[in-house]
Amino acid sequence: MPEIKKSEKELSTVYSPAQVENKWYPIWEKSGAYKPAENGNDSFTLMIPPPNVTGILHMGHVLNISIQDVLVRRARMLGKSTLWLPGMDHASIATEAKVTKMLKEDGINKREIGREEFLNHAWKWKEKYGGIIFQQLKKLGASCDWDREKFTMDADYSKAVMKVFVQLYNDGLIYRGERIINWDPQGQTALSEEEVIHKDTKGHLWHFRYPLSDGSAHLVVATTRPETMLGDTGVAVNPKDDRYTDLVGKTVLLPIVNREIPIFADDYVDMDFGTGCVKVTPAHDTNDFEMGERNNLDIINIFHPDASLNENVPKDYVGLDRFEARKKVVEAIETLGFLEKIEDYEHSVGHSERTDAVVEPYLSKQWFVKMQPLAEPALEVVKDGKVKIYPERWVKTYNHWLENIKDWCISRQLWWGHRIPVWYKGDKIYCGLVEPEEDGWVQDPDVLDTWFSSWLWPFATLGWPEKTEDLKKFYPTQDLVTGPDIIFFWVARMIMAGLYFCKEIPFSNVYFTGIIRDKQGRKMSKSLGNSPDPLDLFEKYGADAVRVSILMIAPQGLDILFSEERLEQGRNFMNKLWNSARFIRMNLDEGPLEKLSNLDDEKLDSTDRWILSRLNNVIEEVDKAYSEYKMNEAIKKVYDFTRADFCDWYIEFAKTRFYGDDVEDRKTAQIVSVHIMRIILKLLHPYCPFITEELWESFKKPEEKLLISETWPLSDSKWINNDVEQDVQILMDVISAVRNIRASLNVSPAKEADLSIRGNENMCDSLCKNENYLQRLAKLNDIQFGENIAKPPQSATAVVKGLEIFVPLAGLIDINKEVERLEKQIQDMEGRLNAVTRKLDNQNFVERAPEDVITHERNKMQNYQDDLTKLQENLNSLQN
RNA sequence: GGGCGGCUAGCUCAGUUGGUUAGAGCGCCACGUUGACAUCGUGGAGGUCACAAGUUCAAAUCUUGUGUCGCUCACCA
Repeated sequence: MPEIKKSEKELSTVYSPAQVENKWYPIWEKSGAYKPAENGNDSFTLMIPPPNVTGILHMGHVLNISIQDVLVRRARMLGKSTLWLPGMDHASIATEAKVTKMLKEDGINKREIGREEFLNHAWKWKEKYGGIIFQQLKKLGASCDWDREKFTMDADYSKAVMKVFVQLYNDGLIYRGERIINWDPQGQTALSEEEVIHKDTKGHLWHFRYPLSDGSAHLVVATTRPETMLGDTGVAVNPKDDRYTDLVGKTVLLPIVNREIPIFADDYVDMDFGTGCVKVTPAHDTNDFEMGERNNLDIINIFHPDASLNENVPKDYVGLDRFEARKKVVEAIETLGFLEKIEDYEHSVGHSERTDAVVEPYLSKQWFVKMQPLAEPALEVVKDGKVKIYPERWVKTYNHWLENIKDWCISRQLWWGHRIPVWYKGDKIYCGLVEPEEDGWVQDPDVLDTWFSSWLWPFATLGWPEKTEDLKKFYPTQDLVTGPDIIFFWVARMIMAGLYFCKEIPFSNVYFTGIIRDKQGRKMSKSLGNSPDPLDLFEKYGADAVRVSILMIAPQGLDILFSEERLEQGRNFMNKLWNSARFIRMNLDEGPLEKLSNLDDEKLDSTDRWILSRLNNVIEEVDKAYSEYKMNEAIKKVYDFTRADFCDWYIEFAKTRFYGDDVEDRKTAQIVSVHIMRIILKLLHPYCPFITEELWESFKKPEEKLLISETWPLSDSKWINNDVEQDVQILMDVISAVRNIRASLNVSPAKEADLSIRGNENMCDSLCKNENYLQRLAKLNDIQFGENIAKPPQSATAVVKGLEIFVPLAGLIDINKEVERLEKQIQDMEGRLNAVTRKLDNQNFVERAPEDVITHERNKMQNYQDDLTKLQENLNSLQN
């Protein structure tokens, strides 16, 4: 136990986190605590969801990382060989956009300087600005093993990516195909389905007349994107549509372009929508492309990669941006007299996840991963519970995606990333880890989707495909903590990759956090400016307080409405913790303190037994909460225990002993206080590592070192004692009742009063033993106990669990007020009694409810009845 | 259109397998500087658990339906 020197006894009255929080991080790091223990029993591995190299810390990270740090720190304390591996991904599109923009500002054009030169700039940028977020994570206290930090473009990691591509290619799971893909005209690259965000958008439905080539009539088509008509190569109708059977096989003369295009029949067309005629643009719509293939239509691409019009449209339109072209087409159609009508129309429009540009369906040659064979095993492992998902409802989403999976477009027309390991020579294709030796081979210019590297994260970070020690020891990992927004992008794909390349699940538990929103429920975003800078918050409240607050308000997997005031709860709690520790320390005698386990059991009084019983219950509850990934519940339990049980009651009880003359008893109170404090610090350490480590200094034994490396407390059932808990509960209830009387009768808390307690012998005995606590906490003078105590004249009364308590307040008591008080209590009691009586009067209840429930209700009724009688007697005596 | 989720105190949310007249934090009211803490303490007020029907001896909790807000998936031009 700690050895106290008088000079060291004082801690400041208000906790100021700044100093403490800067102090401990390097000490922990130097101590080697972040490294997995060589001889830990089990291993516990957690891979950080790699933030973007361009990323800076936001509130979402704070939640995410805090949860991970809690799990990691606890695992470490449980004695596991714990690895939390940090790293980041290269974020192809975002980084390339950023670097391109930076170069542009310096008057440098990316195309002009060429690939190699551009990459030089990009790497320089990465070295300079990349990974700022890691410095920020350290401020938050994240206890990652920084020596193992990974970047998806590290040499060894890149090797893994290449190896995976080649293997999948050789296994026939990667192919090149010409398809309609999602094109981001701003980033000028293809995207996967998942990178397209559909937004409901108010637009129009334009109805155009297309005249038949023979001039006999016209038909009407509708479109939300008029500019695409320049690429129309057909008009489709449903084969069963009687209205148009005559027209099938004829042609229309496409306005503006004056191209003759066929009218054909295809089942895809919905007869009931619009006019039942569909203009078909095979190069710019997925469905149109499919119809085009079925019906042998021409395919005319009308866009440049930047979505301006190319040479395949009439001269006046070449070079126009698609939205300008839209206007111009509508005008022209109107001028030609072919505009039937314009309707307001709300439909969903795809936007690029990264650049927010409206995505263009675009025909091009890209590389794809065949997903079906990978999806099936991934479905299995979740179905049979090998991989558990918390909260469970996400399983449905996961399954739905995998059951309807589409092939994954993985090529990106960018430079920053892993270049596709494929070379072409004429018609020949070569895919391999090394460049072909003969001359004339040209490498594919494209790079791979960033997710094509991060889906390997759980094992490529450990050195795969080499059979490293780390890989053996730490794969498969245990937990994954991330947001549900990347369930498809990342989580599902990691499961596929883990199973395919390592033949093992990558992790056993997936914990999805909620999304942090602002007070009004809006997502936090830079453009709204509603996202506070976490570093400011750390400075203002302390990182510990931010962690604690956010974890307390974060229900499992539900969104969190964040506002700064909510951090006060955490800050106040940290201050409370600080002061309770300070107080205990202040009251320790000089010299070493005995261990609780060495203490003679006899010396413990009922409040000691009570707090020890509560403590061990709490440890158990906390462990249970962890096992269900209810981190908010775990902290809540410790919070309540610390504040209510320990500070409000135990310490208050202990004061009588700290200041009393009984040296032995004082020692006992000190020993128990310190014991409880030490365990509180341990239980809290994962949530608020800095302050607990700082306070640990004061409470650790000489042979102990850092709290971060301490052991997790075990609940010991020998301390759990329901009788003691009940006894002390009555004591507390009596104290509360007296306080209530004083408060409602406006009796100054400073004024001492007497107390008489009438009740059965057992209860009186137990209270009598705790007389000193009653006296002190309820501010009482003389106390009388007994079965036959008479009610003193002019006393206020209350009934507590069958006990009658009388506070004689001659001269102080306002009869009217006391009558009011009692009447209220009587009313309350009558309400209870009524409810119970109704239940017991119900024949069906008595016949059908389980025995113990009925007994329970009968006891309740009896107690209520007794209490009510007493209250009424007291009221009567007052009124006479 | 499909799927999922929220709806409980003025606000933000807890509430295990149905079984005390439903809890916390913040806010509010009253009192208080009682030898840790005013980032505090004590006491108090405040709820038809969105609505409706059903199952049950018993429903905030289970079922169905409705409303509402949000998320997500979806090729109807």
